[in-house]
Amino acid sequence: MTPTELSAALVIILRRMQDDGRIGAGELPSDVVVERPKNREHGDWSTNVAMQLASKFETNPRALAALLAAELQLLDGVAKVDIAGPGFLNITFSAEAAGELAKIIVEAGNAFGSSEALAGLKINVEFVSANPTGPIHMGGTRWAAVGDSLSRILEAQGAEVTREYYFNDHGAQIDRFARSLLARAKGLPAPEDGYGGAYIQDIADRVLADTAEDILALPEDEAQEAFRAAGVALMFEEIRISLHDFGVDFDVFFHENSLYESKAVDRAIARLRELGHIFELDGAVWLRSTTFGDDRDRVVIKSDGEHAYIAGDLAYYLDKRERGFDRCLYLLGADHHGYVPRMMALCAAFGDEPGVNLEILIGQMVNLLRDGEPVRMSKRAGTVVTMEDLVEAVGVDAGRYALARSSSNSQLDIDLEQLTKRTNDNPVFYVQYAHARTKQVEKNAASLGVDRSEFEPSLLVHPSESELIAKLAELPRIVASAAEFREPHRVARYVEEVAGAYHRWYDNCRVTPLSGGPAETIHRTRLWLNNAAGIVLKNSLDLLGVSAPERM
RNA sequence: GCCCUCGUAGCUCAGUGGAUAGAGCAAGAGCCUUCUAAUCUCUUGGUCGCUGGUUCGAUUCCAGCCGAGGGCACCA
Repeated sequence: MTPTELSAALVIILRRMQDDGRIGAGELPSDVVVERPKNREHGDWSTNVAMQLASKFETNPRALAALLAAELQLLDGVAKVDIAGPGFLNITFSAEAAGELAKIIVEAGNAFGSSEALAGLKINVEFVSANPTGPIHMGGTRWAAVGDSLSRILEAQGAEVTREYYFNDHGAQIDRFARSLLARAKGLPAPEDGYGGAYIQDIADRVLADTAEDILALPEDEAQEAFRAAGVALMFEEIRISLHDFGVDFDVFFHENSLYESKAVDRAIARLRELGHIFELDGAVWLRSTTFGDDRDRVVIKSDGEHAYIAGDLAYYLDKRERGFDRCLYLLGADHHGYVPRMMALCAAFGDEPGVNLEILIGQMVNLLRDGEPVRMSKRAGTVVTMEDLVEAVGVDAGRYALARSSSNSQLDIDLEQLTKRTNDNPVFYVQYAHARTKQVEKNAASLGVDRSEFEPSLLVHPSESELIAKLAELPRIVASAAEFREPHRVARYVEEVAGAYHRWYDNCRVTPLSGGPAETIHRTRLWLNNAAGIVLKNSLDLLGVSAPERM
């Protein structure tokens, strides 16, 4: 019996009670929340369903709870059902029923925690999407960690996920980048509106070295074009490698320029014109986004004939939908939140449902600290701290974990000093250590002849044992909610709790017999639980893109 | 002025209407002849920014205010 099964059983009981008239008609919830109560005296699992549904069925919570309790008593594995307070149902499993979970997990292996809840859904997750004008800064790095983890979580729910990077290789920013490269190659200072930072010199030098002809001898505009093409390609490659080294591999790098080359932009505008959402004013072409809640209409083609940035967005969104994505997730930094209304408006203008077909997540800023002081200097970029700086300072695992363990709605302060410590104030080591312990125990067990030839879950009665089992049981629910709310940090918080429960269990319950004693049923049974914990830790860390070492 | 996010322990942060608000760190005290002491045990620590509202019940939902950060282009 797992909490998931208990939840399903409650729904069935409610439906049956409705069928034979013990409660009135009315819509039943598809899912009943079953929680682990904070207070151990409140049983193994608890639900507030009676309080939530009582008024709907014109009864009082305790009376409904009593009806449910009588039915729950009859379930296999339920040892005790209490009604507490205003109408909580507190359910206690028998040790045997609870312990069965260890075997379920071991047999499920890396599939434990996954489901097919989102099967058949095609989801496009677009993140990072930093301009190829410099290294990836911390905002992009946060989304690299969180976006990749979110993608893994959605995949674990059965969705077909495409990780996509929108590569902005068109427009004025790129021109500035090209002018900066050219200026630096000539030994001139960076243009007023250009890019500084040592990496500009690196790229400029490499462009010169990689090109056979003498670019600097070309006319100004041709030279700039040569630097643009070669510089963007080099920067692109560098970004791709940084991301790969960070454990993030994109399925699609989508080049903005391709939308113009393929005339997709013109087609998207034509489509909106057919739908009646385009008008002309003052020589410019506008999208009437105010129809869909934007606070002002938006210029799509400027009066000088150039496309505004949103023209690319229109075509890009349409392209995603035409590629068959049911959901298009955009993961943007806080400095882009002002785009949300116009993006939602363009979604609606195409006849789609904002917030469903197009969904935008906003990530707040990340501040790096060292000894409480903000870190501002970066060797290469000069003014911003980059993904590579973070990796160099703390490594990939600690970096990804720190970025993924808190809500992206909150600004985040990361202390580099803390992350480099190999102690408990660095949560990623706490969790990885727990996993390494499960592996070490497994190895010791094998050498002492403890195997999984027996499984007697009724022996798993120590309090730390039932705590651990209950915690392991929550993984499927945690993954489902992390996917539903697009919040990978739920997995990180959860895995820390699992690690804590495992360490406490390890401290109390031995898998291998003391000093050469005989291996008994209890030891063999505990080996199942040990391995189950290892699987849950591993599966959770996988979802975060953090390694699960076998020894540390 | 308008918009978005945030405000919870000394610090970094969990907690999407429930029971006595949690974790780690920091501070203090313990446990290594026994599977990894990067572990574990115990102690200290709170006006959940403020004021109202909604209800059986609000840290959670709503409104206003205060504070922090970020945005408000025919820039990209």
